[in-house]
Amino acid sequence: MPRTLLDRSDAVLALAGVFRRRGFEGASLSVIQQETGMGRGSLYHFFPEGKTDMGRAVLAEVQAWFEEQVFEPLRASEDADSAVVKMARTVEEYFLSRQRVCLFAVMALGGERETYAEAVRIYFSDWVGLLAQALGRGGIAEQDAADLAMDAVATIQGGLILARALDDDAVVVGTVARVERRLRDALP
Amino acid sequence: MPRTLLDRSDAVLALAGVFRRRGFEGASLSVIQQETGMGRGSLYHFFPEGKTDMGRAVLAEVQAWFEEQVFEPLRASEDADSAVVKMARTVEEYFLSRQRVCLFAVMALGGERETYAEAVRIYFSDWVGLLAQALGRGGIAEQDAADLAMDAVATIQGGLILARALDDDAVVVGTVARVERRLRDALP
DNA sequence: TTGACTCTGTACCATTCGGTACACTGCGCT
DNA sequence: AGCGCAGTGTACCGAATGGTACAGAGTCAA
Repeated sequence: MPRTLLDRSDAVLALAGVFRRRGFEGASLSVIQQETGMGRGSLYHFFPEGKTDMGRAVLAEVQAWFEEQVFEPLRASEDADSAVVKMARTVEEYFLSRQRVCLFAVMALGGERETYAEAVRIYFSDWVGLLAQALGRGGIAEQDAADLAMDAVATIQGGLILARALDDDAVVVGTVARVERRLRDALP
Repeated sequence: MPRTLLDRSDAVLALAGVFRRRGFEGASLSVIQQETGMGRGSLYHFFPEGKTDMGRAVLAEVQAWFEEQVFEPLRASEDADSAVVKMARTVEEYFLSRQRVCLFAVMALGGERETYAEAVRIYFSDWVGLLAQALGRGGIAEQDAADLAMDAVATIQGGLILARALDDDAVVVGTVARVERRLRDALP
């Protein structure tokens, strides 16, 4: 009876919300139907391989967002200091508006880890690698830049866990602010 | 026919292993039976409320371990510097020998979050709070100590996620070492 | 107007889920 | 010897799982 209420990219966004709220395994098909308002028909129309496909699509969407909003600016940065500032602002806003959940972390800790292992690996190594390169271009020695970048990403991810555990947005804000300061202080 | 192969605390340890390997929701009762070698009878004998009980018991075991090996030493510490060193060593060894997984983080990100929210909150706020107090006693101003402690725990947790994502124990070792250095450098 | 195509809801499938019931085993106690 | 009870395996339960089949509904081009 109804027609095209959602296109595939709307569906992906809605799914991301469900996965953030309930975790990947906690999001059963009936929960997904209920919370997205989509029936099984639509779901399997857009994601023919079912839940696995939905997971892939959601991770790809997040990866694409980071590629555009975080990774590319990092890649293109001339000035490491302002690149760090921009990354901090972007990332903070992203996670605050997404229930303080990184879906790659969810997948990394969940039961379907192996299915998405490659995507997870790429996301994190891109992030760490590109941040390290930006810091290196800013005049930090290669090994130091790599260490700093790894710690920065780790602290942000851990900050998200703590924010969730303590149910407090301020943990995200504080953590990101201190990561930003730590990186800028290291810059010559 | 057989008798008492495992007592309850062996069962808890075995369950913790399964949950680390497959996540909480990924560990179905049949997987649990298979991987622990215990039948449903034994499982429900030790954990009358079923899976929820198993989750509670496993978290309580981890909490008790940290209480004894990490929190109490932090509480009793006279010398902040050596307290930091000890914490780093203990925590590194713990997570390296446990598939680099913090079960509290798993529960914090999983679908059963609400069931264990209180235990998760207590674990993380204990850890951060006691570390902050130890740093404070070491001569760091209260707010700085709180920030440092929060970042330290966050970085370790994030380091675990990265170690898992990149499938590399060295990430744990490196992250913990740098957290240790960061804390010691802040001490007067 | 017709037909092809995209999207959707519903009914259904086999399998697995978490959980229960219960009979049995063997130890420790008296 | 006999009882009680902690621990165990097995068969079973209804409900929920992920997935399929399929017939409609609406849109568009010809």
